[in-house]
Amino acid sequence: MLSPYGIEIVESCLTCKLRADRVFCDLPPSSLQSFQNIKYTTAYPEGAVLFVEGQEPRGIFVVCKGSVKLSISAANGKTVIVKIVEPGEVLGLSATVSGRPYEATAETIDPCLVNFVKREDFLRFLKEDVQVCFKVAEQLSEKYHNACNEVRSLGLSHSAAEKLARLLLEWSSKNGDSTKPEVRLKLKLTHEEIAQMIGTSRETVTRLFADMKKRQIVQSKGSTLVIRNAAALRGMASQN
Amino acid sequence: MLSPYGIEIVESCLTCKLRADRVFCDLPPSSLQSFQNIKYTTAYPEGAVLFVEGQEPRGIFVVCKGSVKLSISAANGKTVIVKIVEPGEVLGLSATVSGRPYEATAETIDPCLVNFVKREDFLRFLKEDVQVCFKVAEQLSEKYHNACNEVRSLGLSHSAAEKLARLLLEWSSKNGDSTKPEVRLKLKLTHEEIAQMIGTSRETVTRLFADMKKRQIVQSKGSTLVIRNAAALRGMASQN
DNA sequence: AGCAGAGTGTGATGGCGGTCACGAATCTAA
DNA sequence: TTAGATTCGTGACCGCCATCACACTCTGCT
Repeated sequence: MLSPYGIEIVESCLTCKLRADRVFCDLPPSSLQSFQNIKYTTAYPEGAVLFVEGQEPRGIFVVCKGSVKLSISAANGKTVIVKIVEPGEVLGLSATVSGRPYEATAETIDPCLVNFVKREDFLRFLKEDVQVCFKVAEQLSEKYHNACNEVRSLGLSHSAAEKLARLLLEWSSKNGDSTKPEVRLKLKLTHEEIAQMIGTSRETVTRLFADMKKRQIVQSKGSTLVIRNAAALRGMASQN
Repeated sequence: MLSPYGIEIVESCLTCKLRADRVFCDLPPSSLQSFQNIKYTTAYPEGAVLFVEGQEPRGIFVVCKGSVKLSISAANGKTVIVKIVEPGEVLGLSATVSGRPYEATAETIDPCLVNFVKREDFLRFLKEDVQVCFKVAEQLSEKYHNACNEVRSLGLSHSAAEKLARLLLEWSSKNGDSTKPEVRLKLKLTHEEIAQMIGTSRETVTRLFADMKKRQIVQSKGSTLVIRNAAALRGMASQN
């Protein structure tokens, strides 16, 4: 079955091939069945907004496929991208648990498959099962951890170059091919968005990339970025 | 009974007069009794380090009395103060739940009374009681919320002035005397530490204070700061 | 093909704030 | 009281990067 946006819809969490080690998906069958009963599966196109910073929490969103941009913005229009959420992660968890407004805005950056659970259903689900509740606590810890990294990156660095280097290293470590000396990255974000991730301006990002190309540290073909000299990047990232 | 550092030790959580609405203390008597059995109460002097960023998680610390400085630091020696923790809050929760190293360093800034619970005991305690587990999830949400605010403050502002104004407003709103036009604050932190909270240099903080005094926005007597013109502060904080 | 519209490259300019350097003031300990 | 250590106040300098302005390149679209 094909959804409107060319994604294959997964009917049941119990038989889902995507599961693997996704944090929220490896529950015992009985819990998974309860989850199955309260979730709504939806497909979204690129650019869809799941929720907006400041909204009352409607519930949680589990990303099954695709990636979602989480951003925080200020009165003056400036925006910080907090995280790019990958499949298996949960969105709106903290807001849903605590009842506070959503902390950030979630927008899909490619076609996505998402499971939604209404707040009341989710809270009931939590309180019925310690195991689930503990999983949630773990996920929240994870989120806190990420936020701390964000604080570190924003607060402890100086040159924008440093932050960009760090970001590239993070991305390349996620793409796991540490066997090869050269890592290839598909850049899904524009310079503008990268700038928002590291708290600088678009022009600076462009200039930094130009500089790195000149110094043979990276190299780009279309939207693919090749890291030729990871050591140099680490040098830029670590200090000064 | 007096502890080494002049703090009255509270023997039992069940009869503790400090409890009130402290998040972690208002459990049903049965849970509180279990907690009572696994906690160790300790008094610390000013400047004691409860744990250090990067350490394996030994367990959680509940602050009963006094305040604790939570900071994150970088290789280059720079430090960001993430939060000043007040009584009733829990430290090391995220690390203890997830098993990751502590995110930050915790250091007392005055004599403190602290309950410690070993990781294994705490995890058992959690898994025995959904209610407790849910409370922990709430606390973690709270922490995540704070971290997000930190990100907002570090990432979305430009002038250091803006950040300082925001910090002062936050402090004055915590000191609650919103009835009076003038708010008095006891500054427990040095300029250096304030600088670390807003991600700037000590000299800048000093200069900003000097400027604010000149403009009649604040006024200081010893370690007491009087806010004479909160409106102007809000103006500085909001935009620009 | 050809035209938006988004995204990218690059120069010029100016200001914020980091850093250094030192002296004044306040606190702490014998 | 005096010595020493923190903390605070302030000037001088200068580098990073935000901002503005505009040209160029690459999409997709009809």
